[in-house]
Amino acid sequence: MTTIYLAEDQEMLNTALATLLGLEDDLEVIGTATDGQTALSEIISKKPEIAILDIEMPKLSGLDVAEQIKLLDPPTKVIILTTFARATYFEQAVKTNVNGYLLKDNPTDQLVKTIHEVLDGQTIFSPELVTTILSAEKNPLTKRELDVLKEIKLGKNSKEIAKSVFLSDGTVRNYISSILSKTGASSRIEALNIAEKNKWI
Amino acid sequence: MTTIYLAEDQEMLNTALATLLGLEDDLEVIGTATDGQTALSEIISKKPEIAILDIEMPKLSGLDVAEQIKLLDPPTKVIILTTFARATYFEQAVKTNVNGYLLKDNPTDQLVKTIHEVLDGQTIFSPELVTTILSAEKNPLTKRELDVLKEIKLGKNSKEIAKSVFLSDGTVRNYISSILSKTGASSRIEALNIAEKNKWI
DNA sequence: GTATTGATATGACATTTGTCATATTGTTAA
DNA sequence: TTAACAATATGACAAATGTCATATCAATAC
Repeated sequence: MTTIYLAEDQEMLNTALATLLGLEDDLEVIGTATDGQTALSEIISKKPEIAILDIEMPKLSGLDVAEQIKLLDPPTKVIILTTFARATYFEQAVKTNVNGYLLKDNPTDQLVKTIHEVLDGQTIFSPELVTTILSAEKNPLTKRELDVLKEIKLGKNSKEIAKSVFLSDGTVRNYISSILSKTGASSRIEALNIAEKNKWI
Repeated sequence: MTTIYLAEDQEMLNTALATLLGLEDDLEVIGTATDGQTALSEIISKKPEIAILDIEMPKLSGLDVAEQIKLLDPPTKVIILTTFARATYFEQAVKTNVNGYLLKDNPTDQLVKTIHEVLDGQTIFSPELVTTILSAEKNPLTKRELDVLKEIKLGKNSKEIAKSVFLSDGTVRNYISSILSKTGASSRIEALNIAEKNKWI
């Protein structure tokens, strides 16, 4: 019997998957959570063989939970289960050495299959995910430009951004100018839209 | 045996729910779709007793599907199943006379229960939904202000907005000024953030 | 039957935003 | 080891943004 822990913040999917996986005759769901903090502490104490983690959860993201698990090194194998084919998520997951990364855009069969493959020692990434990542526009922005863009997203003006990131007002405006020319946008909002569409932030 | 049609664009939830509902001994899932258009035509031809519809789906939203169903008047009862406690969605659903409105923030039991209650002739709305709607900030913006705000969201500048909504540049700027003062924001982006948080757009 | 509000407009003004030229320093790839 | 690039800065300028006062007209609420 393979023990499974499931962390997914959307109740409907959480309960549906818990029931379905429980129906498989070699799998046993030994716990579920709807937030990352609960998930992490329960995974540490219960040491399931497999942890299935959503990324966007309250308190602690699935990626943070995965990182902690891998640091503390319990025997648990991690499968990330998410809606998002976001490059940064994917990269972080790879860095954390997760055992699988599956998109919710797959039927439940695929999840069951992935669980078995991961148990088998394989590392599994959704093929659509890889395609999406490869076909996405490469992010042309530097780290500092991204910092500034994230501040823009909060609705701050140049002076406020300057304070937050410890730069002069003029430098911030230069960065924004550079962001606009690199993205081809002609205003902050347009730049935000482009960056979000391409999943740079 | 009650016949059910399920429209949900996220494969994982779609397949999970289809399997789970199929396990109930009085329910039979006679079809599923991952987009609104397919759902509508199949519901019309198959005439299920219950249609469970997600709102945000490709091609046609669940609310549009519900409206069409109610206009054509097949015997099908409609349950909206969505993540979003958005006031506009809710209002539209009420106007369309759907038979149930359930949030995905509920366990699957609740969905099964709702199906039975709806079959029983009741009209069911998620209690959390009603709470959320009632506690949400009331939208202080006028129709035209909302039109302008939607244009802002696209990243347009005042002149472009003026062209799109057939107003003078100055009027657009007045509207924006009014939006800012009503929302307490001090820039377009901040106003957008506030409006989105409160689900006004 | 008057007061309020929404939709629309203008002009004037201060502030913010975005552009450009130019400069220094440190890191990195060829 | 030089060229390119990232990070940072300044000053000057044009354009866009936001504010305010003021006005008209229609609809609506009291």
